[in-house]
Amino acid sequence: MLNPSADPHLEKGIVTQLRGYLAQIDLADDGRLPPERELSAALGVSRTELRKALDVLEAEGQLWRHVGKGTFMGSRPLDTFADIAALARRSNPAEVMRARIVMEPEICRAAAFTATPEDIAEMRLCLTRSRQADTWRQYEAWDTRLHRTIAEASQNTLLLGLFDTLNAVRRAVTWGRLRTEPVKPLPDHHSFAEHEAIVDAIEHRDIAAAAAGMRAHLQTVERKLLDRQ
Amino acid sequence: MLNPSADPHLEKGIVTQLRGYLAQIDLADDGRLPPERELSAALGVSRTELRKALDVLEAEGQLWRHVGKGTFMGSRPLDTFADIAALARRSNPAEVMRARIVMEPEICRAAAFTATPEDIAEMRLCLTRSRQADTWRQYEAWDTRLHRTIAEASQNTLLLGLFDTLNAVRRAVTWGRLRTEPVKPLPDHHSFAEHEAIVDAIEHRDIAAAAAGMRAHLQTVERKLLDRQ
DNA sequence: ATATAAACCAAATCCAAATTGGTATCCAAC
DNA sequence: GTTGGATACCAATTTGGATTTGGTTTATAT
Repeated sequence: MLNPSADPHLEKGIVTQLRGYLAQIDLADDGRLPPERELSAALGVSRTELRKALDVLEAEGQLWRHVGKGTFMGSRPLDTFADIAALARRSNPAEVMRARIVMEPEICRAAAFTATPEDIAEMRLCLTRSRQADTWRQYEAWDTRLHRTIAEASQNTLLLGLFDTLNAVRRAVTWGRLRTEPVKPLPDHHSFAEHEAIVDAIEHRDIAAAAAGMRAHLQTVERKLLDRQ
Repeated sequence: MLNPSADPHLEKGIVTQLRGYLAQIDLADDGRLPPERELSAALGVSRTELRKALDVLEAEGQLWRHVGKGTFMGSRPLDTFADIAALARRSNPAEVMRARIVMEPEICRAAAFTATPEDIAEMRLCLTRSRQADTWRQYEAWDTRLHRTIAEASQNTLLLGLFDTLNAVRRAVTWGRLRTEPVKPLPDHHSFAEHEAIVDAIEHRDIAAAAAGMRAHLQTVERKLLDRQ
């Protein structure tokens, strides 16, 4: 066959054949379609030609492929690698505090519903350890763990993931901002009483007090943060 | 030996012996120390007694343990899963709805503070287009854009980023589900009135109504979602 | 020349076996 | 009767090899 125009025609035929096949089969929930080796056999075309047709559909954004995983319908799920770094670059401490005040009280409210005795025991451990901390670094470690334990107690992996993202951005934003006071937290540090009020509210299933306590606590933190600037 | 006071003394001895051993060995980079069975043999004590000593050190927060992983020095690392694919895999539609109900009303409250006339104009555009949608796919596109416009109006890049993350997980989790309805949204679809109430509240700077409206809207969505199961 | 088939590669997945902290049971010692 | 030690077992996790899968190369045939 000397005329090369016949070949594109043939390839387009494979593409439309593949389109019809994909429209007809009801694929799995994850949108995965059969591996190329099976698909080429089912369609009666060679794997090479099938891959050309898949290239077209992939260029159209109708499917995406990944080695070892397979070929999937729909658009490729967002890759979230630069997320935290990008967010931290465009954000600032004030925004982080505002976001915390928006999110954490509601997470705390949900946690007051679902916290288990084990969760509350871990919260109490964090309270004790944060009081005993010898350095600000130790205190902040236990403070962070307390807040995350509360998020865990919500028993919602998605909320916990969002909390982790927020926390990662917070760490990235406040990176290098060393605390100016070398001393350890004083016994009358405002967070101690506020933290205990929150945990008490969670333990007594007082959801309103849990949310209000967390909001008041974070607003105090925000005020101290802005005063220092 | 009749005097039982010797036993507590002996246990404390094991704790100090363990402390010395841990201070002497240079453990791996990850801070992992030998499994209990080896450690008990190395220290010449039974596994039961060793575990008692480890309990003490764990209560002090100097080490942490996890089944199948091992025992590690230092404080428990926060296994953060901020990856969208990982989140979607471990989450489910019910969790996504709960997370939306926790987050979006508060984002909406913040937006009622800061929304500009341009933001509100875009919201109104979304309302109009969603009413005119010919297919569910089109409707969902405008619905999604309305919710994101509200998040944008909060003027907090971090909150917007968290909203985008939540939305990406929602798309990944609900992918392939709810394909059963080929018809387009009916004119009396509940979302139309609810959406308008939210935008009205934002426009009038009625912060409480904005948050309440969004919460009511999402609770309706959640109820419809669960009814269908 | 072009398409096909086959082989190979690296990334990802799968699966059974081994490891590990946690727990229960039985037994000896005092 | 209580305490401590040895053993066995459990569930969560890790490990390592085999398999699967998309991507690439090579040889062959038409």
